[in-house]
Amino acid sequence: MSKEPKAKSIIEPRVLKGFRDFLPSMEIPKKAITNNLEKHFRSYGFVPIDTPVLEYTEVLLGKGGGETDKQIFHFKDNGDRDVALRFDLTVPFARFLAQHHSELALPFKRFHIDKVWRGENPQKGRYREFTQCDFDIVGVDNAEADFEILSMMDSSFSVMGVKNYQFCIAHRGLFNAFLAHHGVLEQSVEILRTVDKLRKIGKDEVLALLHELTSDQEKAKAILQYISKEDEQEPFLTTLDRLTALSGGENPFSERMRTIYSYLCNAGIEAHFTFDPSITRGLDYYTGIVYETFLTELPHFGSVCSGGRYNDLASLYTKEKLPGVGSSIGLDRLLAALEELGSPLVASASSADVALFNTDVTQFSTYDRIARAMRKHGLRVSIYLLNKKQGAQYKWAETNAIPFAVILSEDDVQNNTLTLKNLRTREMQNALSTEAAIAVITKELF
RNA sequence: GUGGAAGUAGUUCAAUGGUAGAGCACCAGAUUGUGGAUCUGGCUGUUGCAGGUUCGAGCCCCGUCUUCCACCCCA
Repeated sequence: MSKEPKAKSIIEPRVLKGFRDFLPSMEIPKKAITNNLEKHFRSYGFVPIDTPVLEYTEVLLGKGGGETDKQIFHFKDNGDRDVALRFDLTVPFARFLAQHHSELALPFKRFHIDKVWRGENPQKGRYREFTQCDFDIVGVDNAEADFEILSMMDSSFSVMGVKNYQFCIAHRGLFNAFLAHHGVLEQSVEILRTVDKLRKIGKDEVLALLHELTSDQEKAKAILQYISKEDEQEPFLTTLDRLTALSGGENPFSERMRTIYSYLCNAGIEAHFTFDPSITRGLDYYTGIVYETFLTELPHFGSVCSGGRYNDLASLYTKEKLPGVGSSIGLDRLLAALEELGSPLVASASSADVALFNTDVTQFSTYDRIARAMRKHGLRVSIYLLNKKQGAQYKWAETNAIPFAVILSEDDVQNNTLTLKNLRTREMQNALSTEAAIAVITKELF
């Protein structure tokens, strides 16, 4: 393309807008979190699945329409097929279910931790490539399944080490009952979108927009009354009673919420859950309970874990009735938030427990023998592979946040011992056996 | 996709349209000798990229890319 050959012939290293590299300092905590989550999901009897990154565009767009169309990365493959990158893990899961439900025992509980892609304009905590941690239960539509997902959300945040979060939950069915009661159900999609903005633009703006939508001041006021809580601290059941009354009395949806809340109370985890009727979720496949999760210190970051019940999703691909409920943790957004909060979760990224110094390369096999013995005891041991002076080796260990160094003096080589240094306190212990050193390190670290 | 702001060394920041600089970091050497000190030297830049105006552009103009913000939507 260039007119003249230039002296510089290297290609500029760069990544696409909204896409990112992960350095060890970020990838280590990310892996640690996903490992914890995976163990945690499995403790609930959830199993992992995987689906292709690329699908037929028609499969992914099946129901979405509108906004999803604009956000999805799609193109023609080399065989002229119309293909697209998955923009979430839920829609491919619905396709997966339709294809394999006969091979699965229902109720089926799965989790899926992987990357998804959306062609949105990036902002802080919002990327074009990001990781979702999904967990869903399909084949059952009851309060017990709804509760189990909520319960897992709560324990997931504690397993991840995240503090100060709030789950905001609402019920799409209850809201629709309310809209039907006021004869505005036809406009539910527009109303839902408007209602969702309450947190951002405030009551007055929302009221004006609702008035515009319904052309009826009374109806607009009624909707605003439904979605806003006079008292932020209003108890869950009080909110539920109020909304039930506004919807024309008890119905299956309010009963469902009542049961779910009783389970939350019995489990002793109700404090993290608040009834927020302004939560509606933009995606229109939700039919029951819906929820979003906010970090109390960074509410403007948006939800870091959202989901709900979808009873008809698989019906795009099969006549089989496959109700589901699930939730998705936005790992990259969460990590960005934790970084902004200066959380220790994203600060500790040590590459190893022990740095084995290389002070005399003729002793390399001795180093290797010690390293192998230590690794057998579960320690992470990294031998310094360059033959440099000790200052450089100390610096290398420090940069990699390695807490211990093993150094072999001439005496150590003679006597088959080693010197152990705690790099944080700078304490040294001489003439230790390998076993003794392992004991000291293990005691200090675990 | 639309609108706004920004982009200078690895990093934090300077430089009236007139020769691109400082601290920290990094590298080499000396000194020290089982590291945080000191000394000497060095490097890092086609000022995001590519054009235009000008005798001359980091600075002005156009385009483009990226980041941040708002809309939209969402994890």
